[in-house]
Amino acid sequence: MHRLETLESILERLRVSIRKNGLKNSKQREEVVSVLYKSGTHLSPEEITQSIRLRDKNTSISSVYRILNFLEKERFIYTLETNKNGRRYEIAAKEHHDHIICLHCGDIIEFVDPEIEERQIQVAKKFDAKLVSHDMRLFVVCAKCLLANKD
Amino acid sequence: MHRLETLESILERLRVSIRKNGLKNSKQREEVVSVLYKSGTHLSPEEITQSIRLRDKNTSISSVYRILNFLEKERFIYTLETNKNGRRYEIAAKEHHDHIICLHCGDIIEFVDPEIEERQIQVAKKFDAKLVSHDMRLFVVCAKCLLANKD
DNA sequence: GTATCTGCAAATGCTTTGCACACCC
DNA sequence: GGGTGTGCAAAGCATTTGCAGATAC
Repeated sequence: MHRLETLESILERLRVSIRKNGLKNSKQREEVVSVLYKSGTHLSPEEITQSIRLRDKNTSISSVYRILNFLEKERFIYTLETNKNGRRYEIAAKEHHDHIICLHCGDIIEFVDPEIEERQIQVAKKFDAKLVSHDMRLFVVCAKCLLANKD
Repeated sequence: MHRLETLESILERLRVSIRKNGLKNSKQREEVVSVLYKSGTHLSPEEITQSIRLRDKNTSISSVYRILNFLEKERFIYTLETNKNGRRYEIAAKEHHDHIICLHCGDIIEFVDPEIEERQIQVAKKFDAKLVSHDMRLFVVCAKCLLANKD
């Protein structure tokens, strides 16, 4: 999936954002961003923690949760609420997209439909509301599962 | 909000559905449906339990959870995952709609956009997937909150 | 009568928080 | 050096589950 920005550029913005909030940097914060950037997919807090632990044994899931909350607030990452089993996170430096989730195998496909994007803006306008963000998930049985379950 | 069906008709379908699954009816199951139907809005398991308790002191939230899972599986109700604080449920016997959620006051507005509905079908088709359902939430600052916070 | 449903309490699973030590500026 | 971050363990909260008694068919 196409990235809008290099990892180094994101980390630079992260450092600025941390300073601006009167906070201090840490290896773990950069690691979380780095893991999400490199994976390019939707990871759970557990998976992120495991991934960081490959290099740094002493990484706690509680810090990962704290960092994820900070990164989301600062819009470095997006939250995806899957159907069950909690949230997943992905790097924000991807082009905007929505998700198709297979109810059968759990696979996640990304897509964008410009027409839908435009209509969403119109809908918000109709209610005199300011559109901040949206979340659209299509629940499907994917092509692979349809083929595998022809009975 | 316009109902597609009377409460009595839904309860009749519920009884059929229970029989078809080899299960037994219960006062609580009908109560949950009834509360959701009459409220017409999106209630939390806690709120549903409280509402039933007004008439029947001995109603447990665990039964409400069990009943909600059954009702959702049988498509008598829909689940709405709010941003925080768990899920909310609404009766399915309303015309299909999506949700606008105000990030400021939490208000929920319902809407349908036929063009978006159509595009969703096309998107699923493009990926050779069978569209089962969808969930779209527009996160906004609503008109009321925009007015109240002009600063 | 017997299988299912309920209420209660305990368990679960994801997420948050309190605390003491570590680390950044 | 002082404040913020981290790891750990414990707490929180929504949801699920095990069990014994209640209820529907």
